[in-house]
Parts: sequence; structure tokens; C-alpha cells
Amino acid sequence: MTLTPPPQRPARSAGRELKEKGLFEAARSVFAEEGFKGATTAEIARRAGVPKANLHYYFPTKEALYRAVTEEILSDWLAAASSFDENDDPKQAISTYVAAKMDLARADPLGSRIWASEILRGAPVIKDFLETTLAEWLASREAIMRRWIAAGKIRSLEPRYFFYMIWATTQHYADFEDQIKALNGGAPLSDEQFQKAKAQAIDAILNGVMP
Amino acid sequence: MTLTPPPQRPARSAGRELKEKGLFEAARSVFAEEGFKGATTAEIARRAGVPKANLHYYFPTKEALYRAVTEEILSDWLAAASSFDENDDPKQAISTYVAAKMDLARADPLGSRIWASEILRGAPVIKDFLETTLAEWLASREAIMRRWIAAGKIRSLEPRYFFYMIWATTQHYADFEDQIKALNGGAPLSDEQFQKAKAQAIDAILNGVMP
DNA sequence: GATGGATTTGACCAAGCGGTCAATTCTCGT
DNA sequence: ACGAGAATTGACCGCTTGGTCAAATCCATC
Repeated sequence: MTLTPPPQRPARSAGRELKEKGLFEAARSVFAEEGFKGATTAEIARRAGVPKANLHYYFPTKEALYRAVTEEILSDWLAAASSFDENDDPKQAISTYVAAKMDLARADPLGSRIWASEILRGAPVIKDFLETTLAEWLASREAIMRRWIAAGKIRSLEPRYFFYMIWATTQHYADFEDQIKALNGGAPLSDEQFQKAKAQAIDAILNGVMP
Repeated sequence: MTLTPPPQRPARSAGRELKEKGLFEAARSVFAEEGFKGATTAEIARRAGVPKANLHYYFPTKEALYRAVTEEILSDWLAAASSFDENDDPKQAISTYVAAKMDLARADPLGSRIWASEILRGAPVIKDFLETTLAEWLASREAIMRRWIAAGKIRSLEPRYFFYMIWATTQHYADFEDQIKALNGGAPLSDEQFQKAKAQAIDAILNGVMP
């Protein structure tokens, strides 16, 4: 999550961690709103309440800060993905996974938006992750689903397009939040509305795959 | 699609149209890759093969060019949306609409990406469209779906979250094309793969809603 | 309270940005 | 062939950008 801190000194002071965290969160919000190119170090420093030169003391370059932010996002993504494995029953595994992805989109919309923005610009930073870790995750879960298909537990389909639908639907609530807001009279989805959307997403996805 | 050209002269020469088109297409590709803020007029001019000063002769500002690009995208979106109305049978209407959206994502991924990037940055330019035209379109189609629900033709659900799933799933193939490519061994989906994905999307969405 | 590294910050810089402008060239009706 | 408006473009401008730097300050240890 954090890269090597500027100089030596293995033991990190509490004050340092705090300041890094402040810059880190400010960077998340600016990157999510403006994308990598659109984000400015001046704006990140302003939101963190420190002079710009101080930002460059903790993170040598804008890209180093961006990489630190993306690393955390990938780690959160994998954590949510693990919920798919905790169940052997397709109905349970799928609904748990979709629920976890919906909750992640609700809890950390910024992370989802930074991911989306990174893909839109050609994924220069996370391309390696996509081609290795994510591809392996997908391949192994495709294998699981093919076993379910062979056992007649779910309908016959191409697993990867099924996952694309799950990712698209769940992340939509984070990435297109401003559009959803505009279509909801200007207000974000209330907790009740979101719970309804979540239940319906689980339901629709399950009905699309169960025999 | 095009704003008022620089000076007077109501009749437009063919050469002018051609050059505007070149700049317009170059702008689409740069805006799709870099977003509004990240795009530079110099890069747009470079791809169009004209000096930067010439770009500003045809489009006074970067924002004017961006607005011209977005207007065409909204018009394409509405054209695809009209396919929902040409059928009174839910199964036909929904599958036709999903097919149209999938085809649009395939034929014009740049448009979808510019839309996504515009939403991510808070939709400053198309907010008005979202709150008026799109909201009205959604409201009227929600009414249609509620009638289908009342008639027992489709399952009971909240229509707007159903549309979100359709938009998310179909646009995913344009917006996340680079991720899909990375998960496909580095190659974009072939026509056969895409047809399979399209058929499966229609199938899954239909199965999620039919009784 | 002296020392030395960690931290802070205003001032600064080269590069890139959107946009302007005046000088030039092209085009076409007469 | 010539005049006038359309189109072209190199040079330029003020501003913002990511990043640097040296001087100042803080602070734990002795």
C-alpha cells in the first residue's frame, strides 16, 4: 500500500503515518474526480491542507502517489473477490459475491472510479495486474463455473461474460453515481433505495444463471 | 452535431465540412483516451494533421469542440433508445433494445467512453441532458414496464435498476475494452466472441426479468 | 542546551497549456 | 488577371503544471 518512505529510518513515526494518510485520501478524491492527467498536485496538497512542496517530501512524484493509491484499490478488489470462494453452492457463492461487490461500490466509490478511469486511459499502471493476477483469478473461477455447468447446477453459459455482467452492474453504482443522482431528482440513492437495488441485482443475476 | 461555424457564409463548402470532420474525429479519439482535461488541442490537431492554430479557426475553444462531440453522442444514444418502443411485447422490446445497445458499444466505443468520462468528472456538460431528456425517457419507459408488471408479463421489479443493469452491461464492452482485451490474451474480442457475449447478455437479462 | 537528522515551506524553474494574431496564401466570381 | 474574402500558419503570450531547492524550524537524544 505504501511505497518505501523517502529516506532511511525503518521505524515510522505516528505523525508521519498520519500525514501520509491525509495526502493519500486527498489524492484518492482528486484522482477519482479528475483522472490521473487531470489531477494536480497543487489541488491534492490543498485538500490535504499542506503546501505542495510538502507533498513532494512524502511522495516524490505524482505518479508514485498514484501508484500507491491504485495498489490499495487492487488489494480491496481481491478481498471482495475472495467471497466467491467461501461457498460451494453456486446460488450462495454468486449472491455472496454480488453482494460483496455492491457493498464495495457503496463503501468505496472512489476506488471504483479510479479503476474505471485507469482502464479508460489504457490501464498503463495496472495492465500487468490485469494480465496476471486478475486473469488467473478469472481463469480459476471459470473452471469452477464450468464444473457447475457440467453438474447441471447452473445453465450453460460462457463464465467470463457472466463475470463481466456482475462487474459492470455492481461498479455502475459507483462509476455512474452522478448519472444515477441526476435520474433520482438530484439526490444520491438513499440506503433503502440502495438495498433495493442490491437485492434486485442479486436477484436478476441469479435468475439469469439458475436452471 | 456542429455548432455555428466561425464567421458568416450560410452555405458551407465541401472542403470545410471535410476538415471539420477530420478535427471532430481526432477530437473524439483524444477525448475518449484522455478525458476533457487530459486532452490537449495540440494532440487533437496533430492527429487531424493540421497546425493547432487551424483547429482554433474551426472550433474557437477546446470546450466548443468537446460540446460538439458530446452532442452527437447524446443523439446516438437516443437513436438506440428508440428501439425499445418499436415493440409491445416485453421479450421483443427488451431483447431488441439490449441488442441495439450492444451494437452501439461495438460500433462506437469512443462515444461510450467519452460519456463515461464525462459522468466520472461530474457531468458538467451533459447534466442538463441527464436531468431532462434522459430522465423523461426513463420515466416513460418505467411506466411501460410497470404496465407489463401489472399485466403479469414480467416479474415484479424496480424498472430503473433494471435499466441500470442493461446500460452497465452493454457499455462495459466499450468502456472496459482494454480490461477485456487484457483478459483475452491481449486481443480484442473477435466478432464471434462478441456475438456470443451479446447473445448471452440478452439471454441473461431476459431470464432475469421473465416470469 | 547543544547537536544533528527529520520535517516544513516560500520561492523558483522549465515545460506544456489554451488561445491570439498578423502576415501569408488560396479560391473563385467577375 | 485581379480583387476580396476564406483559409492557413509560425510566432507568440500569459498562465498553470510537476518538480526542485535552500533556508528555516522542529524534536529526540545526549
